[in-house]
Amino acid sequence: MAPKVSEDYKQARRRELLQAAKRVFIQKGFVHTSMQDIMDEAGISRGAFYSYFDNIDHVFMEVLKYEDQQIIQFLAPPAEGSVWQHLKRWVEDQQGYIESLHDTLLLAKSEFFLSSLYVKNKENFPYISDRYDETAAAIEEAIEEGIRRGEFRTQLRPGTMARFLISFMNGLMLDTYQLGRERTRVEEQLAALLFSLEQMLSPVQG
Amino acid sequence: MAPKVSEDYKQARRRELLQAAKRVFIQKGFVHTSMQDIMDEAGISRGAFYSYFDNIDHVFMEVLKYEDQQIIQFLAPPAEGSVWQHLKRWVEDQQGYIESLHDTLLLAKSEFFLSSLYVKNKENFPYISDRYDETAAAIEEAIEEGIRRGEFRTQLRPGTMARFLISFMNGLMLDTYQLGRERTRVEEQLAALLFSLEQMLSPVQG
DNA sequence: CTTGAAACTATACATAGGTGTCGGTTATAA
DNA sequence: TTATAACCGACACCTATGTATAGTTTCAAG
Repeated sequence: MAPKVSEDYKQARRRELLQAAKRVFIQKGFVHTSMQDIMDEAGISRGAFYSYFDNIDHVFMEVLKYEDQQIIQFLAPPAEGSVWQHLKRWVEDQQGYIESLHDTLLLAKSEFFLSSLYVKNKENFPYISDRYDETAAAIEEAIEEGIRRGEFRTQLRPGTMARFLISFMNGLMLDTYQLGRERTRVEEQLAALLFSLEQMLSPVQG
Repeated sequence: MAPKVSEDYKQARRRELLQAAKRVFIQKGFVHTSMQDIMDEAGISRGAFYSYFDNIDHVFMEVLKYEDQQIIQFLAPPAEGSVWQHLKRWVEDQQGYIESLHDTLLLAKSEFFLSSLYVKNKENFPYISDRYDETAAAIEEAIEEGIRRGEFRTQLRPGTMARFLISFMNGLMLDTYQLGRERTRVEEQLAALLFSLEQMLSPVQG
């Protein structure tokens, strides 16, 4: 006879499972999450779950892919307004994001990509390097657009500034995750970042 | 009868064990290192090893303490020379350090302090927050010394700039550990950092 | 409505790896 | 010589993985 369920159903179920997995990863991180934890959260049996995913690395990578689908390119190319205002706004928005890091996959991602298994098998996991390059390229593109419009007068290469910004944000997020926003003084640091960017870009309409 | 060995011997043995542990942690990180791995590296039996250390968290914390003893405060208060030259030199030195991250405890430390067990028991592990505060204070002190000498004309609070520097360096180190120095463009980023610091501090003798 | 196959449950299993302890052995300082 | 600290390695225990099995539910084609 015909298959029991439609392809759509399978897809939907799979998505449910990934959502459950995501909840667990957010709460427990990667290292301390077991397959059983995810099965319990999803309310599914061992056998059924293993028919969807091979192992926990597989589950996690699928969660990341699923997550990426949802993320809109808010860092995307600048709209019609001022590029500087756009960047400034983005930096200011980061503050709210950083204050809710415990509700994100930050911990799980950091653990996963630090694990030596990953670092020693970079080739098999192009995800993170691709992600880094894409993010850098997006920021770089925004800066170049500003230059094209005559809005910025830059002292450094756009790609350098983009990566500088990424390094800073990554460091700030991890430190703040571990130590809390009071100790790292998030707001002040972001203000310092804006100051730096302003010096680097010399925006005409500061 | 009297104890079999001298106190000195015990201390020395303990140090040997910590050195072996350190080698393993450097090579395998924290998550993928087991007690057995360390015992094998040290060439000691389970029982003997457990008479020195209670569990792997204990071993790791002791490694960190041992490591701290060795580290001299090279970021220490500025000598008699120019504070700006001192800071500049320090940043330049970081490049070499960053290129050999795989021979350090960076991975192990990151893994250890990320593990949710740690994050959810901050109180029990004052190490990392103390370390952060101390480092920030050291940089802050250097900057303030520059101000006192009339060498710097700062736009931002010294504590903010210190933490800004730490965030950036932490982010750069982790990204570079994972992606390699070509991809993150370490040299250029450090140049950008120097540019930023120069704008922030306005050193009189650039 | 029947029915057959897919999806699922619950549980058992073999494997693997790690933990911390314990009784016995070795080596040395008194 | 001898008591005792330092050491050894087997052991019992636990947790997790991935597979396998038998039996049950569900759904859609016929």
